[in-house]
Amino acid sequence: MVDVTTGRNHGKDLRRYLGPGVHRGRTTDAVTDALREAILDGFLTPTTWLREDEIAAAFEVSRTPVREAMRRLADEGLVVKTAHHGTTVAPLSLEDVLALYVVRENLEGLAARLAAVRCPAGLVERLDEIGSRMKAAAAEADTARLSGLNLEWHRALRDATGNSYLGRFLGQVEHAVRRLPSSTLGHPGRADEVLSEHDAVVRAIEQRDGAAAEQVAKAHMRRAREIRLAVMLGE
Amino acid sequence: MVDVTTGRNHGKDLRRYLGPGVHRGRTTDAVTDALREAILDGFLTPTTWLREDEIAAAFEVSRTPVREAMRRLADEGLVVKTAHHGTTVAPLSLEDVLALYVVRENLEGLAARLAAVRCPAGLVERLDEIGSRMKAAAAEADTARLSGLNLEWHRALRDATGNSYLGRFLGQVEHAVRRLPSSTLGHPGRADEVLSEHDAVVRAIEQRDGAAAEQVAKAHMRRAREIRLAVMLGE
DNA sequence: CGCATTCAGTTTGCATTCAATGATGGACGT
DNA sequence: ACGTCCATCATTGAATGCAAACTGAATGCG
Repeated sequence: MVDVTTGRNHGKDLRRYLGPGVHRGRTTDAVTDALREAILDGFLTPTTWLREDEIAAAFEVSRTPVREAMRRLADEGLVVKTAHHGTTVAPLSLEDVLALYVVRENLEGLAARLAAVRCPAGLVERLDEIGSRMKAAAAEADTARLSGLNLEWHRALRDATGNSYLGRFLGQVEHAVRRLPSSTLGHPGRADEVLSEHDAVVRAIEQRDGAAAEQVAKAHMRRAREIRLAVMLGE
Repeated sequence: MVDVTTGRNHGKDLRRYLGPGVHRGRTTDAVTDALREAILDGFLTPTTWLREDEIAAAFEVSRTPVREAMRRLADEGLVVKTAHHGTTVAPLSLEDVLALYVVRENLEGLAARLAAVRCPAGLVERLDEIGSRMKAAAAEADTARLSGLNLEWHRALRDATGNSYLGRFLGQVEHAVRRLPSSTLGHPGRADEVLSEHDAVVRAIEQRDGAAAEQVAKAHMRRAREIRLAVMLGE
């Protein structure tokens, strides 16, 4: 996908990250999302130089929206800009991963607590519904689908908090986590664990027990971090 | 400062937010910081329309850096863009303030805990030093200086966590809090309270007691929220 | 008289052009 | 042979130009 020798990315392949149609008045947003997806997918790696005119050519747009997109991604911490030379995907060190999970544990715990306290109508049903679809995906060992549903579950939870700041921060955390290579859900036995941990969170929410929801959600994240480290350190 | 009748801002006054010199290769950053300061200062209010060419004229730059700056501020949540019509400063509702303090309580608590656990050399001394300067400012009832030192204290604390994600999120929280009208430090008796609450946090850090540091930091934020609400609701 | 419609004006969105700067590779001196 | 200096180039930074889209008001119709 990426020619490491020259550090150049292949335009044709990159193009598919951008939707096929036109992007009336939303070119910059479309380019931002496309680049972000390419990075989160691992298509663009920290070894790749992202040259503005190359990407503009690949997406068949001008440099302006590409420029703005890269600045936004730089603000998000996904890429690093070097003046007058180029932009690369930001590397993610082991320290960064640890720091990320520490923050994530706290924020997800807070989200679970707030969701339990508010417990908006339909929330428990929605989480359970996603959970049953995850169970089906787990039964088929469809890790990709499972991973997508897992994202959906966590998004549903944070949307239920009704706290826009928390939602924004957890969104940024999600972006960072998705950059990590290969989901932890492929780890043997992890899928079932996740299902039961999610269920514990939902049951606590159902009983409006904020403190319990926070505790089990935090435990869920601590366990996720353990698996993540095991995967990253070669198990 | 702002002509509410026309919704237009006075260029000359806005200009001073941008440093006087040249901004070689950093025009966009300079404009972003200038606009952010103008918003945090309350110079640009939610009733003001931010027109790209007006601001560009006021800063004597082209529309391009202004455009990029506004997009960044929109990502930060400070302004709201309406396609093909304009940009306004985002309003901050009472709900937003409550949501903000909920998240802030958690993040500041986490920061205090991490700082206590790591307790890098010189941290306690630095916090105490800022604290004594705050005491001096409080004695002179210099609320503006006190407020600046308060920011410095909280920044020192979060830098000491060594957690880049936490630092980024607390930075965004700080921006949001600074948008609130008039510091709570002007509230009668609040300055002394803040001093003793800060001191309690530092003493817990000094003893490397993470749990205690977290608790007192969270209590500090809960109290800050109370005062904030009292001020906002007309006391 | 009220409502839909259209048309001009304003403002942003993207493309293109121009300028500045850091990097790269070669020549030269030692 | 190696290090330094300088010219050239590649790349980003900022300015300008042009087209699309949203607003608001004026106008025609029911």
